[in-house]
Amino acid sequence: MHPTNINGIIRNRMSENINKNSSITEQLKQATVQAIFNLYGIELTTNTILVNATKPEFEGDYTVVLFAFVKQLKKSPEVLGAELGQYLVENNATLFAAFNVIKGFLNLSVTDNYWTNFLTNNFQNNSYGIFPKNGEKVMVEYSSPNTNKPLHLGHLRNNFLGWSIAEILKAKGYDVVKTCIVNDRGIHICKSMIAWQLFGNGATPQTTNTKGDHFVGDYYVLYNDEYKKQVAELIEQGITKEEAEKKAPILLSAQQMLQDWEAGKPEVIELWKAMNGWVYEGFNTTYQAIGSDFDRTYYESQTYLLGKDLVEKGLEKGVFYQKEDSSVWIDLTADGLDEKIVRRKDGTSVYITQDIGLAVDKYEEYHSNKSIYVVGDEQNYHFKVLKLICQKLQLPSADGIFHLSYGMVELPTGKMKSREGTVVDADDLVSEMIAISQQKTEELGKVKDFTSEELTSLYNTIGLGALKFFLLRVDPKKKMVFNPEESIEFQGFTGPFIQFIHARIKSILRKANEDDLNKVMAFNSQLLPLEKAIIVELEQFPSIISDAAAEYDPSKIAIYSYNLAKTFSSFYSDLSIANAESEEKKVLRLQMAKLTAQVLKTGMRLLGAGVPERM
RNA sequence: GGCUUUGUAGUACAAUGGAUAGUAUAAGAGUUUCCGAAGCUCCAGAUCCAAGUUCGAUUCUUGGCAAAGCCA
Repeated sequence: MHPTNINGIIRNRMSENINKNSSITEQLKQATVQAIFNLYGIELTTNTILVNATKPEFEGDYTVVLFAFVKQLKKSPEVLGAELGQYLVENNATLFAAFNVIKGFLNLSVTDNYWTNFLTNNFQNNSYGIFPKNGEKVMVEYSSPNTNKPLHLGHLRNNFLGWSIAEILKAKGYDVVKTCIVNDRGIHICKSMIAWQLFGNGATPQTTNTKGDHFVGDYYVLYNDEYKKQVAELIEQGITKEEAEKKAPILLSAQQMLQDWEAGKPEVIELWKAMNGWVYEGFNTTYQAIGSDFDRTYYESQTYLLGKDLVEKGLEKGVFYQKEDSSVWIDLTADGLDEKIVRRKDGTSVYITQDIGLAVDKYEEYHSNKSIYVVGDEQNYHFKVLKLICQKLQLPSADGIFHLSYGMVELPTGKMKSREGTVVDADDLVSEMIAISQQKTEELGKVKDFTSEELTSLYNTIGLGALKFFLLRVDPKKKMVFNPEESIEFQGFTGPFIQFIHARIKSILRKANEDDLNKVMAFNSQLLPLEKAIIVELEQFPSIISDAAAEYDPSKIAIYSYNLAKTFSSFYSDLSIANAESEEKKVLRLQMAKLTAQVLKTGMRLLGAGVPERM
């Protein structure tokens, strides 16, 4: 072995490895790997290098944490830091200006030149942060409503999450197919149908001037009222509670109706179609208002028989087994789960079976290797089982199944309960948010010259922006508390704050001279801390999108956007743009403002929110 | 009963195993001759408890306690 030769070859290969297009932290990692190899002959990979933003109390921009490899290199952190810092600064003069070592931390200062070059190269790029197509396809299933109830606060979190994660994945370069599965059949809708037959007197959403989904939901409520009444009556007649709950006449009628539906009885099917039609009309109105859309909608009435042949296949393969009563099961105890039924003894299939069938159908239609299901965390177990069964059946789509599980939205008083009337209706909430944004806007009186169309659109943008931001700023996995009073605050960590900063920047840019903005200029004077802070933050945007896409977490975008807006706000109140101390600074700050506005716009768009030019 | 998830200021949220745990709100004090005050500046306050792994733990492991969900 001739180390010099090998080193020589590898050194060349590694020098080429520093990619000028990647983020500054990535370049720093690559440079560190290269430095360690050239100094000590040890080859590391970039993901073993830990790079953090330098804490404000220390000199520098980025910090390499040295503790991780002091053992391997047999050097003290101080010596290692000094040697490494020296090497990095000497060999990457365009990147690093200076370094210092404190304890096990190597702090590096990036050259002002790097930052100003970055700004010049990107400030006119309207798609800054958006990645090129990567050729991969991913499906996102979200919303998935039941047709017996209007949408509520929990659905809003689902819809905003699903829409946002789809947009974030698009930004990361994926080809995204948004789908929705509508639960349009089953006992729940039969309950609404029965109640309508009993109490409706032929009423329709039109005759009662009610939104279709609310109209049908009202009959579901009526059903439950009547059911409770009947149960109470039966108990009074001396029947046990348990028995009464099974024998209530209205329940029996609903069950009969479900059977008639399955048998295809024409008048039942007709009623079913009519009531679902009303619901869809209502849903479409809501979807349009909140900006949800789907490339493909599946209906459970068309998918609930799917998967039956898969049960047979599973039995042949020995993945499933049959019990004496002829029901079919899968034993997942070896995987730490239970035994799970996949076909009842009467031959009807269960939820999980249809889901497997639908997964196969979707794969055959779209050939997407990744399929994301945006569904509440109460179904964690269900999706664990679904994925496992698909894997055991060796379905091609199995490994790509990902359950994007989100926590419940609670009120400060606890869970929403329909019985106690504490369910927050989606339509009510949306219109309330819009009404409040109108009121606040009018109080401030800055857009008195707007036409009524412009005003309507502005109130929508602000109201929905506030709502979406509020629901998306929290890590999806966690349950969250929705405080009606706080969520309508437009100050602090909110969507309207970001919209306000955007509008402000636009106002500055409108007043500025276009030529100043686009002036080609060498920036020679030193960057002030506030100037640098913004450019550093702007540079991170693509990495943030990557993170958010990798973790399916829109809150990363929300938090980043807010921080950027806040940094700009501080900067702006301290340093003048129009009356900057020099021509050079004026151009620089205009470009900073331009790119900040662009990034805020893109960031908010990825959350499904708009940013107004004025507000 | 079994399994899963979550416990961070009064409240709501942050923190790939890294430096003195960030931010917003609510309370207090400032700040409009000047690019938009839905702003900015200052001031305080927290990791459920106990062990373990580690140079280093909010983060990982185990055991409690508490809350939520799923299964029977």
